[in-house]
Amino acid sequence: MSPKPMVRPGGRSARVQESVHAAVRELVGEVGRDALTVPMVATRAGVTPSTIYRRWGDLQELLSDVAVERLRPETDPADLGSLRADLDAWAEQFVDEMASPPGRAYIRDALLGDPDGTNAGQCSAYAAEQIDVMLARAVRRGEPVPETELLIDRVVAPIMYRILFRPGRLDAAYARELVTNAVYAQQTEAGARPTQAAAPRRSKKQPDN
Amino acid sequence: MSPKPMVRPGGRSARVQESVHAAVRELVGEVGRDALTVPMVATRAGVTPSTIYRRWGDLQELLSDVAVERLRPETDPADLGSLRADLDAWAEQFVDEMASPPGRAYIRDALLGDPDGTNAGQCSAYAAEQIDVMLARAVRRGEPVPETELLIDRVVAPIMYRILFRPGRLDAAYARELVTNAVYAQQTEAGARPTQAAAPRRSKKQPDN
DNA sequence: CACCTTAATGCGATTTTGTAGCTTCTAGGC
DNA sequence: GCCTAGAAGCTACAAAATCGCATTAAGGTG
Repeated sequence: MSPKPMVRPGGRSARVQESVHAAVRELVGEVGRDALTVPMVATRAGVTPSTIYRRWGDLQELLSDVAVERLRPETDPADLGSLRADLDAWAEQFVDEMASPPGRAYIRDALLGDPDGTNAGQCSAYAAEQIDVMLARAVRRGEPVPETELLIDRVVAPIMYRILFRPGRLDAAYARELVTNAVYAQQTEAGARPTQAAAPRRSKKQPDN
Repeated sequence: MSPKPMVRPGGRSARVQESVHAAVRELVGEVGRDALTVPMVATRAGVTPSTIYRRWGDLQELLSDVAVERLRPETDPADLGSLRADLDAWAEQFVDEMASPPGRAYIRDALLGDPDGTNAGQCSAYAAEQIDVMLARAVRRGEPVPETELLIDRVVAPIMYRILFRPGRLDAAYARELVTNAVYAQQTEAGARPTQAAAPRRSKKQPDN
């Protein structure tokens, strides 16, 4: 089977895409996101507006693409010697980047022009990957580790919720608090989570009491 | 100082607003949200397009207004005799409504055309109000109660995060699990939350490797 | 209650944006 | 080196958004 013919990621298409993305980044900086128009981007990128309309549909989907690209983490989280330290530092940086005005704008854009949720899913996947890296390291060190899902629910979700629904009320101290509670929970709730249909699974450690 | 002359909420303005909102609701049902246009809404509402452009700016902001109106809870959460039961039932209904296709659409619309976050803040306030009603009842019963903030972080935020970033992965059982863990946390972490500046945070990220 | 003031709407002209049909170009396969 | 088909260019057209000015009617004032 030929793995490529479905789409053409190389050659001219790739150049156009890169050119358009670059034009968006430049113009957002120059005239601001609100003043942006498709014809404007097309001119700067050296393509015709039709091309952009055909490939992206509208300005929102284009901005969504660009936003997701900028939300991709550039490096793995730092290794500070313990899970707790890694998570603290990562969460703090996460808040710094995501809660900043440009960060909020990118998140909104990513969600905005995304009919099928692909881009939003990608954002979530980025965070999960970063967390997995830290958890894998902790496992290698022999530390007990919570599940990725728990950290997403307890750390990532509250941060994103505040960014999207409650401007303000968000700082590094809050991020550390979330990490503290999540790690603490992992130590005490280990067997308490299932809940579900009253399944009395006493397999792992019973939190007793 | 005259407290009203800033804006004119009564009379014709009010009629126009209601008429336009009604037109949006009708047309969304008839032709679908994607086919909606400002001129179309204007015609149905019996106003000129200019009026809509002037008052709402664009279709997104109008849809955002309508969406927030529909996301407003219509009744107080049911009183089932205990905080746990109230929260369970409420969270389940919350997931049902918010995770349904129309619910997701309203949430997206509400966030979408909302430059200053006013509408998003309103959505968050609705949830907080509902929770406060249940907590007040529990206090009256003499039950120990968690803080509103804890429930928002532990129950509302994870649900909304999944709706927005991870289509699928969301059902009533998950909602109950969140409530269980939140209530459980409230019983065990009572004094464990502060945390704050206790951590000996070494200077930020170590470049490592 | 008649009279102002002015926010808000209506209306039409103009500009800008979005779409459609067709032609031209070129990446990828033979 | 040729073919094929996906992607971009180009033009004309349709639809939308914007702007200036006239008109209406809230809400306050005497």
